[in-house]
Amino acid sequence: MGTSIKKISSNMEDYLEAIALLQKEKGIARVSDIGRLLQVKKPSVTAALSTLAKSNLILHERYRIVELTKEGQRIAGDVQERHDMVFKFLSGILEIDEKTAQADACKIEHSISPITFDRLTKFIHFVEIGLNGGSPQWLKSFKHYLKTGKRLSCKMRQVALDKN
Amino acid sequence: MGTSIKKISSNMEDYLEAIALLQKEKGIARVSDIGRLLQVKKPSVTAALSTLAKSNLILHERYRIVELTKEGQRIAGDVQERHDMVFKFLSGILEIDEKTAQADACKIEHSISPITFDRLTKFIHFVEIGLNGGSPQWLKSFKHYLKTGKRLSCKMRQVALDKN
DNA sequence: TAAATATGTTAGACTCATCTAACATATACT
DNA sequence: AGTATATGTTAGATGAGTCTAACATATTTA
Repeated sequence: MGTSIKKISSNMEDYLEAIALLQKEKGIARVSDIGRLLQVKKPSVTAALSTLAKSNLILHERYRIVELTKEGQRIAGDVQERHDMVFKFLSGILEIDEKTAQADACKIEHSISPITFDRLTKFIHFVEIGLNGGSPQWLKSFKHYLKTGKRLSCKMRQVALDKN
Repeated sequence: MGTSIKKISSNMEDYLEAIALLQKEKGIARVSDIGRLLQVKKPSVTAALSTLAKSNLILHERYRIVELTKEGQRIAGDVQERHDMVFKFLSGILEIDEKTAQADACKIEHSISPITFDRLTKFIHFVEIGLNGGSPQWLKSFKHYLKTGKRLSCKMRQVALDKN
């Protein structure tokens, strides 16, 4: 089998993610753009690419643009999915501001197991469906709790939630 | 001020956490025990301790046991709190098995911002209080959804949830 | 097309965290 | 007390990831 199953570091995941993003946004991924995106200098990118190429996750000829292999795409996609799910949870449920949520998601995306990803996905799905297609009552109640520090009693609910 | 505000690495956070745990569990923290706990060899521990001592997070004399400074205690406590909160969320809400939840929490504990910690805390508090002291209906409903893949209609609820 | 500019690479150094092998100190036991 | 065993440290190497300075190639443009 061509696919050696060795674990890849968080940093390398970041590079793959950046490459995928650039390909999607600009069509191609170049060393400088990767560096700009990840806030590292070009030689660091070159070094990383060399590592990724050895692991058959990218294709890269000297002085040329970078391409993801099938396996590279797969990993980049997985990381993206984890990122998006965590971000959705942080911003959509915990009501964390976008910047912070993105920053945290960028780190947490490297730390969650397949099981946790699966459950988080289901949780978000559960919330999104809600009771009748809208966001469920309890979530509204939680968001009110975040704003006021107070739970709503049953009767208060209808009233208070209209402002939201 | 004696307190220099430099950021500490995930690894150093782990060492502080381990030291705090050992102090709590066994009264004292020794190099070997720290190594055993973190799965690293003794010289790695010695090296780490030297770093932590330079940052005034621990007190350590050659060949003696390790003590946390005030600041060291504070950081260790923060990491612990983050760990516990994440673990609670993963195991108590997402129903992830203990081993996986612990493993994930051990990584995520280094990645969440104060804001996220705050919101997660409030979320768990919100859930724990529930509607009437018990766990809220929606959580039971979510857990049922995890088991069966199906949402409960309003009428199904009482029936199905008794088995749980 | 030839020079100017943008982009990419190499070489070499640094930090962090780890290891093994060899050595030093402390503790426990007879 | 003096030796055997636990425990801790030093020295030196390694690997990952980063940097700067200098160089090489490609691309743009006059």
